[in-house]
This record gives sequence, structure tokens and C-alpha cells, in this order.
Amino acid sequence: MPAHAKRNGTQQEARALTEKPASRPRRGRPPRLSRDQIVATAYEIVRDEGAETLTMRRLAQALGSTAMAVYHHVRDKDELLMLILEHVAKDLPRPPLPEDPRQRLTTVCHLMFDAFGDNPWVVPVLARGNVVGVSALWMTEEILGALVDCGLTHEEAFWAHQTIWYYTAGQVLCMTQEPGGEGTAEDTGRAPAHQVEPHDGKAPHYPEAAVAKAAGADFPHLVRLAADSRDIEARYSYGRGLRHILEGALPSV
Amino acid sequence: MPAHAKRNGTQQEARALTEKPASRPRRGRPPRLSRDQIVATAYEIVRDEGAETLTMRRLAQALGSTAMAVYHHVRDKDELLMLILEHVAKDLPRPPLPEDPRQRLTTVCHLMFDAFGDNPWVVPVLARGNVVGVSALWMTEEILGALVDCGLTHEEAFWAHQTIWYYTAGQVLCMTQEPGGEGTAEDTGRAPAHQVEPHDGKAPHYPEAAVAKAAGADFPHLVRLAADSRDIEARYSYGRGLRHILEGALPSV
DNA sequence: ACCTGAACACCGTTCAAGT
DNA sequence: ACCTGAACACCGTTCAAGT
Repeated sequence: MPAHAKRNGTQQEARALTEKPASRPRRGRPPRLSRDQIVATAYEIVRDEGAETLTMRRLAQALGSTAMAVYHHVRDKDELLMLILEHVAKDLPRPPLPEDPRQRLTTVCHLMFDAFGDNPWVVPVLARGNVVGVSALWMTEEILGALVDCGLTHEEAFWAHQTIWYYTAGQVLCMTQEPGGEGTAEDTGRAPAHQVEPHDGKAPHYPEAAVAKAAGADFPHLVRLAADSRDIEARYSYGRGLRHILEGALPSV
Repeated sequence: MPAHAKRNGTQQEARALTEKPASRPRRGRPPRLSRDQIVATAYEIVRDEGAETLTMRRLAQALGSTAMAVYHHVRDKDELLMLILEHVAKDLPRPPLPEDPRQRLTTVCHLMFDAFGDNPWVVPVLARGNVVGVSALWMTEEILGALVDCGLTHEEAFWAHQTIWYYTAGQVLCMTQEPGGEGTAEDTGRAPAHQVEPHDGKAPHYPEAAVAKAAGADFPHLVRLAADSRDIEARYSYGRGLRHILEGALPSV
């Protein structure tokens, strides 16, 4: 008994019936799925529901097709992820950049950070390193160029770029921690067990949790920090860390 | 923290069947598995074969038991990971630290980075944020303390710590990219398809791959970098990025 | 109390077959 | 050429039962 025998009858047909130019006579069955359609739908899933909910079966269902039909257009899930990556990189805004190299630097870095903030799932994909988002390469080029224009050698520019990249990637990855599912306002009823009880409505904050755990030990700075770590963290930003890096990496004005 | 909140409400006492006379009379079957044993074995798997090979079934097999036996000692896989984390944090070296706060800072940061280098799998676990390795908390404390001793306010110290942490986490996460399986010297026979051909024996390097992909575009700095990016990268290090951050974050001497 | 085996609801992917 | 369904080799976890 196939569990999914019932189809969602009227789904999205007529969507990709763009004109066939009639030039090339195709043989065989006309395609009902296209790479672009697959990537667009996969992107919507990833954007709306997070990268971890993207499975081949889930995608197929959204396409009104089967998991294996997707494999006819895409080699495997890795390639699919790479295609989604390209899809978002392509549409990234590329505003005019300031002349001053130092301002250009911080502008591009913030563009990069914001792009990741909108698509945090790309960072783990990028960090795996076997993938290059061609359409976002201009950012790397601009950063390197601006660093050189600030007076660094090419070697120093690469090093500074590495540091900036690690910092950016690390921050995006660490910000993508909370699942934030549907249980926001409603208690799920699960016992907290060894987990620290949330201070109020929010999830346990790192310094608070740390201090609570290290009850016995003598960690004055941690304790002091835990007191108002939320406020202090609210005043931290990507720009602050970036300023530190640039002030240390660039020749002083 | 309740942790053992579900105490024995059914305190039936003093029935004597198979007396374990001497000390505490245990009832029921004597345990053949212990939490410590489970954690130690799990750590060995993770250390020797990588975090992604750790599955409950694999662990049970290494223990000569079944997957479900493990669940009697450990709530779920998340708790298991946290226990392994504690296990390695506990054995971290804690050498005497230099008096000078600035030297202390770089020393502790390098200790942290090296610890992660030996156990890169912990960074994704830590980045999920719902876990605190109590036994490694002294590093956070030392970093905060040293930053304050360098003249920062507590707020500034926290910010600098955030930047250092993001940088460190990012670098460890990005270094953990290559699977490095068994196909090192032998061609697997798979077609490279759209993937860039390795330059020599090694995996395609980021700038090389990037330039190869962006064939048409005009990216002079990237091209220039690709020429000898391997050598330049070899001269980059954690210390270099850290120095930039600290020079920008600390008051100038 | 501690452990077992079967089973559930998934996953990515291969394969042989249908149109 | 394009799509389908069944099947393989996995996952984490629940459940009822054994000792």
C-alpha cells in the first residue's frame, strides 16, 4: 500500500509552460520538471523553513513529483545545494561602493554579512569548501582590492581577508543556533532536566548558563558579565568586531 | 536543577531475596554498561573516525551491546555529545600563564585554538549554543580577565571576547572541510563534472577554484592571488589574525 | 534495574521498469 | 528523454517485553 497514493490534484501546473522555440525538435517525453524550477522551489523551502528541512522527498512533494524525478536533473543533494547557492548569489544587491578604500572595505564586509544574515544556511555549505559561489566572487575581489588600496601587499591583503572571512563565518554560524520552531509561546511540557532553566521567557543566555553551571568555581569576570550580558551583547555588532580587525590589520592613518 | 526529580515515589523497602549483603543493596540486574564507559567509547570513535561516524548503533556495536541499552544511561544523542564534550574539556592542559595580560591573552587564545584543532568536532556542537563545557570555562574567564587587565571595561572585554570567539570558531569550522577519506592516492573514477580539476594531487584550492570558475570576469586581485595562494596561505596562521584583532581591540601601548 | 528486539518514521540514493 | 515505484542501507528513537 503506497502511503502517498493521494495526490494533491490541482497543484502548480501551467507554471513552466514557456514557449518552445520549435527550433530544436526534442525527442522523447517532454520534461515536466526543469532545473530552474527545482532550484527555485528548493530555495523557497530553505528560505521559509530552514536548510535542515530540505529533503529530496520534501522537495519532490512541493514539486508535485517524486524524489527520483529530481535526480534526473540534479546529480545529488550537494549539487542541489550548490545550485541554490548560485541562485541566491545571483540576486545579491551590488550597490555603488564608496571611493575611499577603507569605507569601501567596511561597506563590502557589511554587504557580505547581511547577505549571510538573510541566508544563514549558506555558511555551512560554503565552509565545506568544495563549492564556490561564482556570482558572489566580486565581494572577495572588492575586499582584496580595497585592502591593497589601503596599502597592504597582496600577501597581507590575503591574510586580512582570511581573518575577516573567519570572523564573519564564525559569527553567522554561531548566530544560527536557535531552532526557533513553533513552540515559541507555548510550553512543550518537556522536563528541562539538566538544562538550565530559562531566566525569563528567553532561551538561556551563554554567560548566564555558564555561571549557573560553574556554581562552585571562582570566576569573577564571568559572574560580573552574567549580570547584564544581554544588554551588553545587544550593543555588540558585526561592525564592532570588524573595526577591531581593520584597525589592527591596516596601517594607521 | 531537578535532574533526578523522578525519585522513587514507590519506596517499597526491605524485601530480601538475593541479598547483596555488604554495602548498598542494589536491586535488579547488575549493570553491564556505565555512563563513563559509554562516554569513553563514544569519545574514541569521535576522535579516531570523526564526529559524523558516531551513531547510536555504531557506538552500541563498539560496546558489544545494543543501541537501546545506551538509551538507558543517556537521554539522547545531544546529551551524549555534551558528555563527550565535558570528557575532553576535563582533560585539557592548564599550564601556568604569563603575568603580562597581553601575553596571557594570546597564550590562552592559542590554548583554546589548539584544543579545538585537536577536537574540531566540538565547534559545531558548541556553536549550537545549548551546551556549556563547564570544564573549559576557565578559558573564558582568563580571556575576560586578561582583557580587563589590559585596560578594557567589562563591556569592552565582552565585545573583544565575542570577536575572538567568532574568529576562532570560524577558523576551526572552515578548517574542518576536507573529508579525507580513503581515496587519497587512488582515483575514484568519478567524473569531475562541473568541479574544477585538482591542480596537482591536492584538492582544489579556494582562490584557484574561484578564478577557474570566474573565467570570463575581470578579477585582477583574485587572479594575482591564485598564482601562489598556497604559499601565501601557508604563511597565514591563527596568531596572525589574532594579532590584528588584539591590536585593534586593545589600547595601544 | 537493566537490557533486548522489533518497529516507526525518517534519510539519500540505486535500480529496473514504465511511457 | 523523462519519470515512477520498490528497494537498499542507513538514521534517532519509542515501545513492549524479557531477565
